[in-house]
Amino acid sequence: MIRDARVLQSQFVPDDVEHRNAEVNALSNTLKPIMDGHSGEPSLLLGPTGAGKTCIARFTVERLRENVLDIKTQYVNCWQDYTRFKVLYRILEAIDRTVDIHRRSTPKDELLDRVRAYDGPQCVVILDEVDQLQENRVLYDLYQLPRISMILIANRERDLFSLLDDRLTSRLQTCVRISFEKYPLDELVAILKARAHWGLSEDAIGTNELELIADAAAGDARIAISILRNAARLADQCGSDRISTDLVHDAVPEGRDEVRQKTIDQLTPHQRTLYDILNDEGELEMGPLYDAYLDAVDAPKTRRTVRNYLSKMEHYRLIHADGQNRARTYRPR
DNA sequence: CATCCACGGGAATCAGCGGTAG
DNA sequence: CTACCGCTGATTCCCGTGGATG
Repeated sequence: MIRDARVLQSQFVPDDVEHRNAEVNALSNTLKPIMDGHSGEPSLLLGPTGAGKTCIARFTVERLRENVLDIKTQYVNCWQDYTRFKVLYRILEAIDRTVDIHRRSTPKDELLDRVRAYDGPQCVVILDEVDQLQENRVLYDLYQLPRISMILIANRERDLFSLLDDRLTSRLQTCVRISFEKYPLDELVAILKARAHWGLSEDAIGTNELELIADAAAGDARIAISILRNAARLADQCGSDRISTDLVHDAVPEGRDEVRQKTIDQLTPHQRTLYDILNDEGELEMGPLYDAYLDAVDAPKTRRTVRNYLSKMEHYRLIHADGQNRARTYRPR
């Protein structure tokens, strides 16, 4: 039933993209100077999750590679690599300048110096989920380096700009913005059809079922593909060579929760305890939350460590924090 | 206004791991 | 094989900051 599982991964970049030509062209234009050996204009891709921002960025960069002989590219997901160190390190990876770099022994600005000193071919860096960056200074560091082109990806413009200081805001204010909307139903169906065509055996799923998936995904291609993948897996398990309507229904909840569940599963027992407390109690301040935590575990970590956990879980969008300093409260999402 | 106290950055410390000299 | 070294990620210690509280 499953012919090519890679195609059913949402991060798979297809050879051809459906319905996003305007966005591809706009992004290509910002990168055009690279063909003449200059750096591209910085661009900012905005839109809800699953609207194709990451996919289009990778696709466009990939196409650029086909046209430019010598070019370096790097994709950085700031959700995972959210410190300045990691972002710079990933860029050095792309331009082969990582030798001898160690967190302790390397002075902080050694990394930036190396990126600055780089004089090889143009390098395109995709910074996905930039609003998750903890140290936005790195954007300032990278801005207008002659051999680095940046493609920034974020959900909402104000999430991004709220983190930035004035000088960076005014600089990025002028960069090219490309907005992505949620996929309408028919486009989502077309995307699913293409994935099913390449990833599944012939006639494994009908148009009705694809529409059902697209509808449940509510414009989010990532969820849609996740549901399709789950449905295919379920069909495989029960030895069926066709994905029925019932199977789709079964696959919807899993597909929707998959991303969240994956991050919850990654939590350590202590983190999980905090997460459960918030889910049971609702909104809490640090005091009561820490008390509940003390009651719930054997060898409690310190308050400072708990703060680290909480900020990490907020980072992963598992919980929500409002207010600052003493007024801060935590609540489940 | 004085005091309180959580926040979060940074340095120090700890614990586990892999490599290696003896 | 063992002792030791260097590295890393996790945790803790320290502390300046700033809103809340009375």
